[in-house]
Amino acid sequence: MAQKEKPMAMKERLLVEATRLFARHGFEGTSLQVIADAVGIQKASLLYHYSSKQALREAVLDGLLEHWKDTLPKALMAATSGENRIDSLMAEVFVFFREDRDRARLLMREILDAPELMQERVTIHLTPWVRLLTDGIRLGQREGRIQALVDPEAYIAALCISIVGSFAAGEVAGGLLGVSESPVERGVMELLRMAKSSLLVQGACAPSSEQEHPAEKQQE
Amino acid sequence: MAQKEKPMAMKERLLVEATRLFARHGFEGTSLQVIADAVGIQKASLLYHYSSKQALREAVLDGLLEHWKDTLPKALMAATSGENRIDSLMAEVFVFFREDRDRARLLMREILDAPELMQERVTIHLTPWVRLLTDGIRLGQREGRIQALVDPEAYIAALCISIVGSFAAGEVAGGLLGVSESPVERGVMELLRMAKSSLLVQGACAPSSEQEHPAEKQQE
DNA sequence: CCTACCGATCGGTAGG
DNA sequence: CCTACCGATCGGTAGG
Repeated sequence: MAQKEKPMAMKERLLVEATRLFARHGFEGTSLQVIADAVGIQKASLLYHYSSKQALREAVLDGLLEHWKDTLPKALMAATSGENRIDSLMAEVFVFFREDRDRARLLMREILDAPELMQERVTIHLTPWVRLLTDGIRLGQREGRIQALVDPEAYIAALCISIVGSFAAGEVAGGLLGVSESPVERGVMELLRMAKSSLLVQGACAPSSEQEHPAEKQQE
Repeated sequence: MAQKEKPMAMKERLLVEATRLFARHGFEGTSLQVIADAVGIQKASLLYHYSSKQALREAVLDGLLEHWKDTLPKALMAATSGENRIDSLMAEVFVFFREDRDRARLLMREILDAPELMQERVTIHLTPWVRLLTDGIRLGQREGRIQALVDPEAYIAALCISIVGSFAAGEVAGGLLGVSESPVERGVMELLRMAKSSLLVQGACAPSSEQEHPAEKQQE
């Protein structure tokens, strides 16, 4: 059966424009009128496609998160070792947000607007995959390839937040980078370097599995 | 001359409540009515103290950024070496945002709402101090104490954004940390570990100043 | 710091 | 997908 083309196109166009506008000006800062104007229909017509502003918001957010349902499993299962899996994760997250920085902006806004709700979503959908990564890190730690002081769950969490934050807000700090052509990407590249450098044991000069006495733990 | 106490108190109370509400619900998501209600006065009375909603917004943001005008110079000048200065910076930023996470939320929202304006502010006020830090990093690199691959400006920028992002959004990823008591702080602590570990040359086994051929540069 | 009030815009509905 | 319309709330003003 041939799908009706124009109606589908209109609903999709509304979703795209809403995503862009919510990301740039926030949910409360974007009226249904300006979304309707952006696609060239009346506000009341928008409400035929999405029955309320809240419904549109959820469709926008779903459209963002849905991407990971396939991508994340594929990327993580393709890689074998813990280090490779983290590389895969970083690569996927990097590509996804670089493709359209509005994704990072929107995600950050949603987290700020409804933290507990977003936490629930993240916990439910991501926990098993994060487990895969942290298991790999712990294995790497036992085998001496990964730094002993790494806190696996916190490492993954901090890394993801930092990447999203850098894409969402990087241009601001980019003012400090001088006249760099792409300050955001340069910031994220440095972030990825930091992530790798602070994960792997690099100065493995001696084959000893031991490294650095854990002297300066401050909270016992 | 004794300052009038009650009027000052009211203007201050409005500023505090506005900061909290703007941080939690955003500028567009917070009406003057709810701010007035929060301090127990009429909306029209609020507009006596701050002549417009925009004026209140600027007062809130100024209150946030003003803090650094004294703190940053003091913290950075007290420390001598580049590494110490970065430690000082991280410590100050950490304490400031941990003291009240709404500060991080507000800052992130302002960056999202008006990136170019915030970039201008940051560039003007922070550039000289960032210069101090990057000079220290470059010196450390020449002397072999700091990793050669570190991009000084990008490192500072990425670090600051990551800390703000972690305090603003950390609880969400904190759902992945299990039943940790303070997920945000744990995430930030890991971030600081990452920052240090990816800055300093740790496995300095040989006194040679050389380290790792810079092989995998991907964008020439 | 209050009462009273303003035009504009908000999200949403009725009916076709 | 449109016209016409709704009550509620928005930021802001007048005047005291």
